[in-house]
Amino acid sequence: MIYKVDVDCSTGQEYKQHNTYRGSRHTRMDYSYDEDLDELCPVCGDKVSGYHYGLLTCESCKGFFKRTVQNNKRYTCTENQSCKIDKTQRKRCPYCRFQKCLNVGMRLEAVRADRMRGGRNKFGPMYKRDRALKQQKKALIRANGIKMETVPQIVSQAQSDYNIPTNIHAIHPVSKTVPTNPAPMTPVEYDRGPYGAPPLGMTMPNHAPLSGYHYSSFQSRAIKSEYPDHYSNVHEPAPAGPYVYTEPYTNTSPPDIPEVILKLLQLEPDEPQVKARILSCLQQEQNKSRHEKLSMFGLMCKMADQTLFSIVEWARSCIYFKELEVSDQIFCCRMCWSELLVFDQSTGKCSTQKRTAFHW
DNA sequence: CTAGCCTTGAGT
DNA sequence: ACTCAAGGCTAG
Ligand SMILES: [Zn+2]
Ligand SMILES: [Zn+2]
Repeated sequence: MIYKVDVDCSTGQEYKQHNTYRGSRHTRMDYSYDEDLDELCPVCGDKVSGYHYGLLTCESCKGFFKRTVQNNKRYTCTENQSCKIDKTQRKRCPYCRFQKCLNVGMRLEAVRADRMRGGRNKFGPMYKRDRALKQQKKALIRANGIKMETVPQIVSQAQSDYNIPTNIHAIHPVSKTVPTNPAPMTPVEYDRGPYGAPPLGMTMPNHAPLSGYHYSSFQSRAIKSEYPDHYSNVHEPAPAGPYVYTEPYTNTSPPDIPEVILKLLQLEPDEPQVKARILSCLQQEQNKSRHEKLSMFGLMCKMADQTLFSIVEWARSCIYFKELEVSDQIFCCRMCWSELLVFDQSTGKCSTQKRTAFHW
């Protein structure tokens, strides 16, 4: 059997490890994604050991999440359900810890009901894209010479303002004018049919899904649930029709998704293609001017232009987000796994926010 | 219960 | 054959 010698940095002690183990940060060997391991667990801040149930987390939170879901554990918080969770305190309140797990985007569906071991699940491609997105982001930041504090801080940077003056990305000089679009749209779309809850979809405004373990039924059209959702119940007075599983990337998508995006979803074109398509669409939207009511897509275009994210990156993101939502003054969409990109129509500012509730 | 270490196994 | 995320095991 093959072992490799590893060294504990703090003690200097040498010890052997099976060559496939990488739960510890000391063992970066045999793990192709070195960058992953530089990140911190979004739940407790400990070192990440890989993707677990949807995102990069530490080994202990992985285990905690697994135990909780597998055994359908219910915890209660003796405080205000807002306990700080960090490496040293994570044991103190499992309720808040689990809550945080959900909040940052850990997926119940990734815990297998049948307990089958090994293999690969449907999340694989998602992890891959997440890595790509992170790389892009990093590259973009580097290219623009933007210093966003330290990278790991992004998540904890609640409300950091990305109210950028201008040309962060030379893609397009656009009207800084904020679309004074009234039309408060009701989030009706989310209650309809099979598309009620898009995978990696838009988050709802703060008043949406409540707290607690509520986990609105999430029969993703992209990823089959691997676990019956014990955590869902409440409402759901049965959607209009019976749920029909539709393949994620088909043309039967809901009408609200811009055509460009649909095409992107189908084709996964290469970078220049994406760029060209998005650019033309952006220009179209921008030529529409103030009179016409801006479409959701138009809004996103304007918004994208005011953020750090390039149009291309934004388009890629849309593929994740799938759907957008406008509610009252606030326009938000889910960025990466735990950030919200918020667009406030009244002030015209974009900012990132940490997600505050589990929204699906 | 926790969390570190270990085994699995579909996808590549 | 290899990868790596999922489940299992078990001291403490
Ligand atoms: Zn953690
Ligand atoms: Zn608590």
